[in-house]
Amino acid sequence: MSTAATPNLHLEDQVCFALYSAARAAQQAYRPLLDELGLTYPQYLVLLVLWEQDGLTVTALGERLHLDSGTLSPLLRRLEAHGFIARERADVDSRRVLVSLTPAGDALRERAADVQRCLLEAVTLAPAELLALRDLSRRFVGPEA
Amino acid sequence: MSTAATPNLHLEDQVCFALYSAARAAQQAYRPLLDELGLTYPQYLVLLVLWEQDGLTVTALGERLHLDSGTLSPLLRRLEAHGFIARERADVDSRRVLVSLTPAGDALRERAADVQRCLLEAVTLAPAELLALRDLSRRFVGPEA
DNA sequence: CTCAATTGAATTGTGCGCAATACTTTAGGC
DNA sequence: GCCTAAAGTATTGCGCACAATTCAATTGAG
Repeated sequence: MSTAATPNLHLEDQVCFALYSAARAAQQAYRPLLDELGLTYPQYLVLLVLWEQDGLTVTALGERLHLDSGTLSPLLRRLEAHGFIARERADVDSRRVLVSLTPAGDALRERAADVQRCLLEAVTLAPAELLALRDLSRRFVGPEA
Repeated sequence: MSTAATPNLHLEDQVCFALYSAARAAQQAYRPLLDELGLTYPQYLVLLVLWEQDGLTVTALGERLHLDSGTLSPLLRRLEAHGFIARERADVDSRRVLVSLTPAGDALRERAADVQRCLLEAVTLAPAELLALRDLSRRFVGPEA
């Protein structure tokens, strides 16, 4: 279809379009499940991090998710308004904002396990293919990320 | 780390987070290149489709890109404001809006080939891995897509 | 100690993505 | 022809992403 000298510009051949479509398809698969928890997908990702390690700063959350404060500040404000997290300035350095789970936020953890199960059932790829997709995607992000 | 009965909730193990991160990394790789053309990545995708087949309706564009009119209408308005496309109601059915390239939009096609070349150089994955990533992503989107 | 530089978070502005709604045009049933 | 239903697009509202800016708190050089 094309040579190295003339890269093809067909939509269907584009790796990045496939990634772009797959990422949105993933969010759409999550949406009905997360709706029941009152969460969006990025909010769910924040909780995934906090369930692993509570009490992180906004910057630390951003490093894990590759998001900056411009995205996280309003997102965390909504999570707080929904009662899932609390934010407080650190004593030692009042520039830092420590994000911690409320009991309600911690309680979501069990229900989130069901979300994972439902999603795995909906996916048509074989387990080994999912692992391959995950690892290729991670390496696409960068050698170190 | 986990069994089938208790799916793990670690961020780093999530396929969808890897996709989400990779898709955003792809857009960030495109951004500096597309900035020079005055395009965003979704706008670039629309032009990719039009370079293949000009004069499509909004719905036809949406089917190719998996986007609805809520996303495309303002995006096309901006592409039109920038002089890259024109929109006109179809004669046979004035509900349909035909989107067509202007000379300026058509001229971008050559410069876009350079964008592809720069991106391929920046990517660290081997060609075969890129194909694998593309095909797994497409199959993740759905058996039908 | 003082002041400039740096850090951490929030804010502002633009552009998606998507659900829900509205509006116009066309097609059908009669 | 008339009236209802359907199709095609646009609009509204909300929540990300991200660049750029702002602001307060801390650090460090002197």
